[in-house]
Amino acid sequence: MVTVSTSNPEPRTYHHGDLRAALLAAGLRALETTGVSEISLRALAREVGVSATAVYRHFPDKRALLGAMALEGLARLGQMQKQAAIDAGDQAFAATGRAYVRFALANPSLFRLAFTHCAGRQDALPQSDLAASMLLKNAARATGGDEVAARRYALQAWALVHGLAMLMLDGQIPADEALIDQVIDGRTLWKKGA
Amino acid sequence: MVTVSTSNPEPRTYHHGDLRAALLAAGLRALETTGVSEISLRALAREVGVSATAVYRHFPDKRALLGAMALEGLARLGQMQKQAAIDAGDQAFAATGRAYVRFALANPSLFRLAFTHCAGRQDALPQSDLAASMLLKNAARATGGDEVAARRYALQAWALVHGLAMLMLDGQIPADEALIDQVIDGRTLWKKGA
DNA sequence: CCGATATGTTTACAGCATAAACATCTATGG
DNA sequence: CCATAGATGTTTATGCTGTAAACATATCGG
Repeated sequence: MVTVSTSNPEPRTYHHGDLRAALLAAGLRALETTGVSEISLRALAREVGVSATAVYRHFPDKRALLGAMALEGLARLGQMQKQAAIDAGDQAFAATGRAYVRFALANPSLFRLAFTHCAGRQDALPQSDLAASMLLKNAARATGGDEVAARRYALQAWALVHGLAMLMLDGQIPADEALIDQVIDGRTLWKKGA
Repeated sequence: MVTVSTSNPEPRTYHHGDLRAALLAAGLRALETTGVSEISLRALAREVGVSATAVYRHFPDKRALLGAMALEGLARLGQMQKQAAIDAGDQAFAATGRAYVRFALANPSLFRLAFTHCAGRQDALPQSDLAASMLLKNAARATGGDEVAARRYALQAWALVHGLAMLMLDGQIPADEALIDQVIDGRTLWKKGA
């Protein structure tokens, strides 16, 4: 019941088995039902069945644990986009955008955490799995190889889907599939000067 | 030195003068140098020179105070956009977008708070001052009156600047004026299918 | 002028992050 | 095979937090 089931190779040595992974899993599970601000180290420790301060043997402080969770969130987002691109084939660019927003709507707290706690970090996450690279790669394909144009194109696309996701998460606009299409498929933006 | 100097008409009746306004001002001032998560009711009360629980005579709980601060943030953002539109003249649409991002960069915590704590509320903020309406109005002008097109255009523009602002605030991309222009002025997006 | 009401205070409590000292398990080298 | 060092977990303690309850006082309406 308290099984960990994470990717770490060591099965169950030491005292707990793999407390670090268990805490991470508990944290990610908690994020499915609450906001990041109600995440409590003590509660996670309680859930995993360990004393409150055991956490500090694996993470220097709360920020560190949240950071690890954020990294996992980023990885999952990248995975979603990659899969969406594969499934979509020729419409890959739009598909990754849609996947981006869908992931945000499906994992609101994790999505927010991922971007709040992953500023300027490059630790242990393959560059190619990042949302930005994902978009850039597809943008390059769409723009036919022009480096500068591709970069701008990717940036605009990223800002667009990120903004859409955020506005929906914050309840500023309805989190509605039709609206996503309207924004991602619409061709009107910047057709002429404004 | 502890003067309040807010818009409320009553100058200094009652015990404190206008504790509510003072707390709000202290909160907004605190947001200039720290994140919303380090805002503490007790600290604000201390700064204003009042007991910790006095806050509860004016706000039912912490959320309520943060909500009031958020509303003020939204109002200031709207004001910035309005001014930018006036100053820019014909380039009004792009100018409001730029003002949006600049406001976010200048007031990161307030900007974030405004959007996090203002879900589905319409209390006491003139609709016309909201960012969304601002954009919609200018979009309508730019698209020549087509209601549906204008709405989509506005939504895309909003998502774009909001996403750009967020990505910069979160350190995902450099908060750099040239990048803002690149995203707002660039005409490449959706010129052809993708 | 008096009583009601708005405002502010004192006291209290539970929960939080985290530090320090202590205990125990495991792995490794003699 | 065993001692010992390091990794892991626990106990205890501190000072912060939000907020509830009871109390005090200042202001205003009658």
